[in-house]
Amino acid sequence: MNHPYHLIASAESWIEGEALRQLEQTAQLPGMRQAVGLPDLHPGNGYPIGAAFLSDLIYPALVGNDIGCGMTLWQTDLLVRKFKPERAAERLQGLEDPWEGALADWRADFALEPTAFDTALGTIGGGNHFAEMQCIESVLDPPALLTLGIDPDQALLLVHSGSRGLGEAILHALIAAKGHAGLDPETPESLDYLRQHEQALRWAEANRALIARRILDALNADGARRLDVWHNLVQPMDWQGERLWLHRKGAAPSDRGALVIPGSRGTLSYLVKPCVDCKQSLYSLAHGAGRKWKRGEARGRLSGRQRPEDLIKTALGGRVICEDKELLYDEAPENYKGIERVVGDLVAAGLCTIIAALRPLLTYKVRRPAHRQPGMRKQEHRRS
DNA sequence: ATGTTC
Repeated sequence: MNHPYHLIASAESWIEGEALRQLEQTAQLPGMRQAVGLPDLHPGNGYPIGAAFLSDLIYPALVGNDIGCGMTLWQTDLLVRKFKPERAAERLQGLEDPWEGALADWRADFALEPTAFDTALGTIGGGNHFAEMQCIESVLDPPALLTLGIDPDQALLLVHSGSRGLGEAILHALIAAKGHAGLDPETPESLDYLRQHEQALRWAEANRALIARRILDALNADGARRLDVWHNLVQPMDWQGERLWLHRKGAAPSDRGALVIPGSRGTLSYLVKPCVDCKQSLYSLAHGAGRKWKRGEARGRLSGRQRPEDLIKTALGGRVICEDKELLYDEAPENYKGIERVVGDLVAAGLCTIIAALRPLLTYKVRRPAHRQPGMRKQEHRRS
């Protein structure tokens, strides 16, 4: 049988063949009704990233290990004209260590049960996760910005992170028991997964909020959350009289208000307003620029031209904190497709409009590799 | 993506 799938991308958007194969393959899984690739579509670990899937069954492996991963945007009280990236960088220390505040209160605010992973609450993690201080570059929709409560004179804080070890443990246990098979939504194992998934969503949201809180505290600043969206999750959806399951795999929701579609740390990001009727994209938007190069490729491609010292400053003048060399290369702007094309494709498809463009001032990745203790330098001379 | 890689 052939299940329908389609791609939302203009002819100018380059989509890797492997990503299209994964989209087509995933669309053929039992119970799949529809599959949509967004313009940031790229290959993932068996399933494509930057896609949404509507199904009769629940596919935990499709949601992936980082259940609840997403983006939050905070308005700070720091005036952009007074913000000094170098001074702020000096103040951002120890963000990889367990938070020393009142964890029980924080859990209560987000209705979280204690988990074995709570020492990681308030930590950014690795991969493409980051926290970034930004300013508003240009405003295309002033009323929408005003409605969101964003003052263009004040710096913004964008955080991308997820459920860290918790989501990973939930998926790992599920796969050990059930493999990659789709689950009948009515079964006990489905209900158990959905209960844990719900916890992971809230944990991830709490994590982003705590990351923002820790950064604001370090900068002696205050702030207020303006939005928080998940881009990895599964949720029930009423679809033409049926109850189906919408999986978002690196796909932002179009039905939860305004959101940020981040570029790379060397480009602008876009604050967008989803259009009302996004049925064609399964109520989803791109979640970022999308990788152009696989993880691990960048060092070989870039190290001849760019030294680590070059990579801590970006083309737009932003400062980068990333003391893990591999990650510094792997997340360099060259790894990503052009964000203007991705957002342009969404606008052209009638899925969103642009509220404002955001410019990176300071991007925080990691202070030092968590797996390498001070004094251990065994990987220092490893090639490629 | 991941208290990461025996």
